[in-house]
Order: sequence, then structure tokens, then C-alpha cells
Amino acid sequence: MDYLAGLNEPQQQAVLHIEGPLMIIAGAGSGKTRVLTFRTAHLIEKGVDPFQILLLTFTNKAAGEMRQRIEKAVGKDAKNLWMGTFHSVFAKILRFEGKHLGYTPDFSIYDTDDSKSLLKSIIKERGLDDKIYKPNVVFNRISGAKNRLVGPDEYLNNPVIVADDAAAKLPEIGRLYKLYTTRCFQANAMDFDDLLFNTNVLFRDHLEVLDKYQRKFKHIMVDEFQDTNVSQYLITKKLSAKSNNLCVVGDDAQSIYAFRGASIDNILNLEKDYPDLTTVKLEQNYRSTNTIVQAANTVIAKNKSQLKKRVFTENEEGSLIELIKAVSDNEEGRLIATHIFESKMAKGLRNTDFAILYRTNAQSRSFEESLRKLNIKYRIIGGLSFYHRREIKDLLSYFRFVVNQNDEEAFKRIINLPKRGIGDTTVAKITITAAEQKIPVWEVVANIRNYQVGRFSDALEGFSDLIKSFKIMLENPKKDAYEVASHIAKSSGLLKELHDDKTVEGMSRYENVQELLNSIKQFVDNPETEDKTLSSFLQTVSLLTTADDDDPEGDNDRVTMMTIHGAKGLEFNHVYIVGLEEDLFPSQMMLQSRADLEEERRLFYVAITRAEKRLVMSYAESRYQYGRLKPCEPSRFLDEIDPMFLEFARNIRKAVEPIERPAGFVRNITSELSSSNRATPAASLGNGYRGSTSPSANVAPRPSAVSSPASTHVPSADFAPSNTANLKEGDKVEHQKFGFGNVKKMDTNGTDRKATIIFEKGVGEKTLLLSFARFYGVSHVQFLLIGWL
DNA sequence: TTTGCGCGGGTTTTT
DNA sequence: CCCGCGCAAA
Repeated sequence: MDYLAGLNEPQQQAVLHIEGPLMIIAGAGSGKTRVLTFRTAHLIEKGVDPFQILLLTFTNKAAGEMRQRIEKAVGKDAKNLWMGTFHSVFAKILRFEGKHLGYTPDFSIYDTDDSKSLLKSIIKERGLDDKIYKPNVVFNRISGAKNRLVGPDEYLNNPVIVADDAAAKLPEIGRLYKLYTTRCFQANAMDFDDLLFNTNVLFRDHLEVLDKYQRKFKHIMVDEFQDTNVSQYLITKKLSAKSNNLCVVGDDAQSIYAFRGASIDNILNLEKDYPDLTTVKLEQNYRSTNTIVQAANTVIAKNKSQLKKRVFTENEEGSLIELIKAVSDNEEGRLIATHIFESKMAKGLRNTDFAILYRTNAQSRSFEESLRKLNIKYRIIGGLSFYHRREIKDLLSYFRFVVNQNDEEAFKRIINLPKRGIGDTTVAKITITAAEQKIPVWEVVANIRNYQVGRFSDALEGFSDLIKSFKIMLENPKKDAYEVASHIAKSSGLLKELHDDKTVEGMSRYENVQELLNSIKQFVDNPETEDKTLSSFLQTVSLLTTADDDDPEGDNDRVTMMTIHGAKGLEFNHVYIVGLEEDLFPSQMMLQSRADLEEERRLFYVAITRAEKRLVMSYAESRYQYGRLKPCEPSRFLDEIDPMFLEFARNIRKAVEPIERPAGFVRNITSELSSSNRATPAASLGNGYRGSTSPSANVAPRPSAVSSPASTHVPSADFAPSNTANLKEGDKVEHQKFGFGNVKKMDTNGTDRKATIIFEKGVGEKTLLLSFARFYGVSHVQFLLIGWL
């Protein structure tokens, strides 16, 4: 047990504890991941079969990283651990066991958009006004109920809830809940909450199944326990009832997901459910300077619901926290970007040492612009994820419908795409008929002549023939997911439609679709993929978390930007917490809806404790919103860390002047952006709120459902995108993954265009099929700044 | 059924 | 400011 040497006493205690329930209260930066890793390794060393260990993490990425670390300690055995998010692990189990509840293994997973869209249809069908019954509100209400394990019937029979809805003048919600549930079931679909809810139902009603998994999982560990909801907690409680080996790790001070049903009580009350609970507190922070630790402690000191603990550090005092006051959000962006630039130069830091954390995704705009101007590379985590882009959802919907013909939401999306002359009226008729007769939509579509659905049967028959042909291909065991997927993309006409769209947007859409196909190829080629069906790909994809949206292979030296929620579990040398303004952070909404500042404080606590060495905060005195400049007050949080604040307020930075460019800094003149695939940020970004506009295509990370190096495999593509049409020998190019290079040779083979490129960095010579390659730009098109000489 | 125009409302965080 | 919706016209 050589690894025990590096651990402090409570850490060792946690690692060595094997039998019986254990709660590890792990303060920020206290080495929680190490403890979990070593504890797992220790279990395996003591003879526990990895198949019997279930480790539930908050993101799939966290699971992957931890698996690697465990593998380092114990070797290949780590492969057999059950690890993942609650949603992904139990979705997997439901694929096997869903039959007990009437689902097939191919059930669809509805994302939030699908759920809301379905709710909207139901609301309209019931003749209710969707301005009063806002799908959003109804959905949240239903989601809340599910997370507390209140099913539709219990909902309708619960006088308190009913009275509540009546008081809110929304008495129909219970009915809607019931209908929604029925429709999802008919569609052979589960939403995110259902994955947990149904797991609970499964374990409640099918004791033989519960017993099977109780025997299977002898040791259960839950990371980020403070962010589990009742539904999740009950699953772990049931599963561990036989073995009594439940180990939870969490920090009540970092509970920031109450809005989605997480209950801090899980952690506060665990002792009641487990009288023989052993509690270990990890209170020493190894991450941050003392200044940062103390500031963080001050922020949550006034919170009422928390466990007693004292986070301390033996690290150096560190530099004072800095506060930057800007006139506007744009200036804020400039000041922060310049600050980063200066620190980088002064201390020889890399981009990855920096993170900018904000409360809402929409705030990223000003920082993007400013960083770009200083040629600092960045990446945005979160925001509009790749899989929520329209074109991606469209194609995925095709896949979903071919796999599961009951999937009503997928059906609605693709029935008239590309345009077949089937309008909303017809679609509504079909879905209503299906719902009334309690049959799947597909029944109606496939036998359209038997149903009175108007005169457009021809178009509908064309559609159903198309789906039938896809289905036949899907069921052919010789065809892998990639072949089926690319066939669907082509034959449906989706690819063609996007290819014909010559706008910048259209071309980027086309590339995204190619990118999706590419990732399916990688999924299929990946030797670690057990189940290579399209259905399995869909399941994987639906449960990706935002943090998984990362590109481990690419040029990774980038400043990270994300919401504070997204930053949980991460650490950075220098952290900027921006937009510290009243109503923004703490959020107006949060205070209105829950009238409680505590979670916002914890959020601030999380943000502060991400920093290792240096912490900078900023606020703007005015901010663009709906195109208008609005005055802002500094956040009350600045007062909450009062003693610190007074001290560092004296150190408020001078406004930073634009830096002078050192000699040798090359600026390459830009021209003609038109044929580039750059998302022309300057043009599309007004001064105001960016909303859900895609975050600058050129810097946003690529999707990596399944990541692997850019494919050298060359599938046939029918269309070559025109943005690389002018590429010729001798051109200098920048590729998203491989960096700069020179085009050595161009090959045209039918419609396929290949470029052989010699890259400057390491990778050497590569031949890339242009439709699958992504370039920032082509030399005669533009580069802003090439770099330092 | 599709398209174009005018109007109103929207902004939290995520599996 | 931008998106999505409802309504009217083609």
C-alpha cells in the first residue's frame, strides 16, 4: 500500500474503510478524487471483483478520468468497473430490464426539447392556452414531481399538490402530467427524469430484479453526493440495502443543483438512514492559497444549512484577490483579456492556466471577442452543445425513428424534412389519431389508407416506404451503424439539402452533419465499443454531459470559459469570476423563485475554490441587454466577503491600458472572409445578448461523443464542401487538430477531394478527405495573427 | 402548405 | 436585440 504514504490521516481512514456505510465530507480541494481512486484500488487489491463495484460520478468525463487513474494503480481490472453518471448507468440497466416495465431495449431518450415539445402538443390538444400553461412551467412541475418519486396518479390524489396548482391557477397540470406520461410510454421513450423514476419503479415492483443487482453491486460509491436528488438517493439506498456498503463523497458547501431536484438533505440526514454511518471529514485544502480559502469560507459562513467543518490550508498566503471594475460588459471583456495576456507574459503561463467563470452562458460573448483580438485561444464548455444544433437533432431524429418507430417527437421532426408537403395539420391528425386509439404513430403512418388523414396519402406513403427501406438496412446484421447512418443521411435528402445551401450557415451545418457521421464511424471503429448498433450510439449520445463535450486530442492550450456550474470539480491556476453584479450573480431568478440566497452563495463558493494561485473578480457598471445598455449595481457578494473586500478594494486595479504589441508580433492581413468556414463573429455578434447563437464555430470544441484522433479513414462522400474549393498546392492551412501545415498535393477522385498536407507540428504528412477535415481558414483567405516569432 | 410580416416576450444553472 | 408565434396572403 505504498500510495498511503502521500495521504493525510482522514484520507487514509477513508481509503481503508471497507465494510459498512461511509460518508466522506470532502471540502474543496481536499483530494477527494485521490481518495476515491485509492479506495477503489484498495478494494480491488483486497479481492473485490471490479464487476461488483459501482461508482457513480457526476459526468462521464469524470468517470473516464478516474478509471484511468485506477487503471494506473491496479491495471487492466479497472476496465470492468461499473462507472458513469446515474443517468448513463441506469439507462444501460433499463435497456436490459425495461421489458419488465413494457419498454423495449430500443427505447428513445427524450431530451428537454423533446419533452417540452410533446407537452406543448398535449396542451394544445386539450384546448388549453400555452401562454397560461407554459410548457416550461408544466415541465418543471412534472420534473419536480418525478424527482420526488410522485407519479401522475399520486400527483392527482395529493390534496396539497392539487391545492397548490389550483392556487397557481394551473389546475390542469396533474392531467397533463398523466397524459404526458402515457404519451411517452406509447412512444417507447423516457425523458431524463424517467431514467431514474423508472429505475425506482423497477426496483420497487420487481424484487427479483432488485435482488439481482443487489447481489451484483457489493460496493457502491457516489461522488458529488450533495447534488443527488431523492430519486437518485433511493436507488443507491435500495441497491446497497443488502451489502450495506455504500460510500458517498460530497461537500454540502458545494451543493448547487437544487433547481433540478438535488437535495442537500440527502447529505445532512444520511445518518438517520444509516445509524452505523462512519463519517470522515477531509478539511485540509491542498489546492488554493490561504487568501482564497479564507475568502471562500467567509462567503458561506452565514449559511444556515450546512455541516460543521473547518476548511483550512497550509499553503502560502498568496496574493490578494483582485477586483476589476469596468464601465460596460465590453470593457470588462477587454480588461480581463488584457489581464490574462499580461499575466501570461509576466509569469510564462499557458492558456490552460486560466479560466473565466460566469453565471450565465450568455455572458461569454464579450470575452470571446476580446480574447480573439489578443489572439488568445479559448474554448467554451457548455452553451449550445453540438448535439442540440438543429441539423444534428434532425439527423438524429431520423436515426431515432428508424430505430424506434413509436418515437413521436422524432417523427414530428422528420416527417416534413426535407419538405414533402406534409404540414402541421396532417401531423397533428396523425399524432392525435395514434394517441386516441392508443397505437404507435407508425401504425397510422404505415397503414395510412386505413385512417382518414386527408388527401396527402401519397407523400405519406413515400415517407413510410423510405422508413421501411431504412429499417430493412438497419436489421441487416452485415451493415454497421456507420453504413446505416450515412445511407440515411444521403437517402433522406437531408445531406443534399444542406449541401445546396450555400450560405455560411448552411455550409457549417453541412460540416456538422459530416462531423456527426464521422463520430459514428469512430464509434464503430473503436475497439472498446461493445455494442456497435445505431441504437447503442443513440443511447450514448443522448446522455453526454456538457463537460464531456471536450476535445482531448486537439490543440488544448486554451483559456477555458464556462458557467460556474460547469466548473465543478475542476481547478485552474488563475480564475476570473466575472459579472459580479446584483441580479446577475446572485441571480435575480433564483432569488425570486426560491427566495433564498444560500445556494447562490454556495455557487460563489464553488467558483472561488476553483482557483489555485490567483483570483480575479470583475463587474461592469452597465451591461448590454436586449440591445440596451443597462446600469448595474455591484453584487452583494462583494460585501459578504467584507473583511477581504475592504482589504482588496484598496487594491482595485487601475484600468488597464491596451497593451503595446512587442516587436516581432506578426499580423497577417485579412481579406475575403466569404469563402471561409469561419463563423464571422464580428458580423454576427452585435453588442447585445447573444442568445443561443452558436459559439464561434472555429474555436468551439468539436463534439467527441467518442473521441479518437481525426480520422485517417476515408469514407465516400457525395459532396465536397465548397469552402475548401479554392485550396491548392502551396497554400498554408490551419487544421483544427493538427495546427499549421502546407498543402503538398491535391487529389480529385470523382467528387472526393483529398489534400496531402505536411504539418509543422509532429504529425508530419497527412492525407485528409476535405469533406471530413475542418480548417480554420485557408491562407489566402485569412488569419488574424499567426503568432510570435 | 408555405411564406412573409408584425408583434410580443425572453434571459439561470443541466442530466 | 433576436426568436418564435400567429395571422394573412399566395
